[in-house]
Amino acid sequence: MQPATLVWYRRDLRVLDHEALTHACAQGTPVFALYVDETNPSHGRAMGGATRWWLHHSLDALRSDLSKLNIKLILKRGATAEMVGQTATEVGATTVHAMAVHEPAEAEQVVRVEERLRRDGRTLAIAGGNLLHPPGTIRNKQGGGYKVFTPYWKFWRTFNPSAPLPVPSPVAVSSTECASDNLDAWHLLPSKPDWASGLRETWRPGADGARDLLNTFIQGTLGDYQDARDYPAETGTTRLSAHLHFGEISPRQVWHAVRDAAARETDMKIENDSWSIIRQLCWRDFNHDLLSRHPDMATRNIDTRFDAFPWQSEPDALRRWQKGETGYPIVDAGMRELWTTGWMHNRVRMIVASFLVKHLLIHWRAGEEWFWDTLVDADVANNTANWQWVAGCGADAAPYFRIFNPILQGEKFDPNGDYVRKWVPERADLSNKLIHKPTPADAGLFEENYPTAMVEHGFARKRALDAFASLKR
DNA sequence: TGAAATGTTGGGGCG
DNA sequence: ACGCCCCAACATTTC
Repeated sequence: MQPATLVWYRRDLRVLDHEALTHACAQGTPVFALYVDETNPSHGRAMGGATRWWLHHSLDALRSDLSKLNIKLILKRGATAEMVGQTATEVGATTVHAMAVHEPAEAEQVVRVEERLRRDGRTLAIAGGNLLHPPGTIRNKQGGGYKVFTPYWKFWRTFNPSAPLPVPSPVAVSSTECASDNLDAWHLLPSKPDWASGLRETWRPGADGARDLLNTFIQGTLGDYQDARDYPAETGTTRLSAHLHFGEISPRQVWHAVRDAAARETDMKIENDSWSIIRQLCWRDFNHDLLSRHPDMATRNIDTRFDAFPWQSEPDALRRWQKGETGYPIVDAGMRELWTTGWMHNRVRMIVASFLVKHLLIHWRAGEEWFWDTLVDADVANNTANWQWVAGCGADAAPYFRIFNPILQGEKFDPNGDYVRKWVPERADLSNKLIHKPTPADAGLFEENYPTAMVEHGFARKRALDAFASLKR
């Protein structure tokens, strides 16, 4: 058999700036690419519905990009280690190249894959990854991990990432055939019912979609980032989160594109805006660093004092939150944006999360699980770190008494009510003065087809503070 | 990457 | 002219 090289794809669905692919292409042999879908993984967590939808289209895009390099993308469903081992044998690869994925479950998986390959005398070569500074590389003076974001960020930003890798050249065509599953047969897309129309209208998964978003951001939005990022009615953010999660674009590509754009301007405002957006890349690294030091943080409070918190189990209240029927317009707008598009603006994520945890006293895990299923950018490290941050039990958490007032937040960050009008159309005719106010029980001037507030803010605030006080005793 | 309660200040109305 | 009160407006503290 003609020798070949295999690239095992996971969360790095791109061909540009891809260490493993570059190394594989440098071998001078034909290259195969492999993606393994393990529906019920023995390690880690099954993907949610929105990320499965994204994955389908991302794999489709990757297949197209790889074919231009004469590389076939092989799809296999089954136990990961076995599938990687089998495929390496089928294509005749002595070395399998892969990118690092910095999650505890993936690390366990890699050990299994290595063992399986070693059995056949093959090796696994891990390079690169999906972060700028992986867990363990940003350490304080005592050599330990940072617990607080700001000092982590100050140290993090002193390092400049190396330049993105050059564009790979096409490889030799292979004479070997290797069987692949049919992507459609994986049924990653929803059918009965097809709830993905809003996702199709909003996103273009794949590296091309990512590149277009990045270019649009740099050409238009970057110079306004610090002012616009908090206003959910505007496209003030990059909207790259899902593309980054799946590795369709590398954080290194983003870092350099943003810094290059700032370097072309003399304006200090652009300089500050560029660091402000790069800071968001730092959050990804920080969250993954946290996950590496708290491998069970997806399910356990980092601050164990919160293990005694009197969470309420209220399935009906949870359902109203999920459906966007809480009666608080900014909360409902966010939850509906999430359900329709698979994404929610960051400012609104904080508001809806605070509402679930503090106004309804429902465990952050219930919210995290809903996000996991509905977000196209659902990511273990980012999702759980941010939920714990809001709930107050995280490493560098918001103090529990910091309770968002959903009315004030709406008035402050959606002053013209545009965001609410878009996602809660039954309120569209209300004035700017009234649009963020929940419907009081006795008011006749409000629309009747919009639910009244599930809980009065002042009452809920006191109740949350009392619950928090009970922890300290 | 808050909000509410409480404290302080200073201008203007008024006797 | 002066003191008193009211109450924004802003600052500080507390949750």
